[in-house]
Amino acid sequence: MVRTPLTPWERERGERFGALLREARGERSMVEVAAVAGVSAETLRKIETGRAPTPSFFTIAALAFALDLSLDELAAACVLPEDGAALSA
Amino acid sequence: MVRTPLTPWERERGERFGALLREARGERSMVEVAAVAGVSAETLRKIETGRAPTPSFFTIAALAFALDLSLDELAAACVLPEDGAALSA
DNA sequence: TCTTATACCGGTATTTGTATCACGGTCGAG
DNA sequence: CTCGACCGTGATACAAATACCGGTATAAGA
Repeated sequence: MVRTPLTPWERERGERFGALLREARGERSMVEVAAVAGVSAETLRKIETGRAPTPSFFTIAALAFALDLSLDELAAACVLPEDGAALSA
Repeated sequence: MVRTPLTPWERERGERFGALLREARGERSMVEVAAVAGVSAETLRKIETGRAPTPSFFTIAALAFALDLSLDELAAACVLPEDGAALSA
């Protein structure tokens, strides 16, 4: 294997990540936010549902901008669970 | 075409992005930083050289963590140039 | 009822990210 | 000079991200 087929943990992280985005979207429609972010609605849906667990940085940056989210907080919210325990001292 | 082959602008943005990372890396070696971030050195190199203009969010998050960078600042530094003028009010 | 809008889902096509392999360059030691 | 170690690089292989298409379900309104 050459690419590390995405561990289950990464997929779970993707789901949590998507949930955060969905929460932040609130009332607004997918099409609305996707258009503002400059991505397709399908892509946004896949990210929100966790079917695209590791989206590109700039895609997320655009979405975060469209949703008025902090990338740092977003990342922290997904890394906190158990990764921090392993990495940090 | 279904995937939008990355516009020249996106590639330039990738180069700027990579340059920022390389600058932030400073004295440290690629292998060092890559190991801390949990990615392969080759991947880091591609990102720094701009050959991977749109890396995954979590890869960047890990690198930013390894380099003590702010994701928000990182994103802002790459979006500022001319994109901000078009998007922001 | 019918239409419209939104969200979800499956499949498909293309491009890209990431990792491994193998090579060349540099530096210090022997 | 040869060896080993480290760094950076190019080529290659595979998995995934993004986008488009069609179809389905639900809810609101005419």
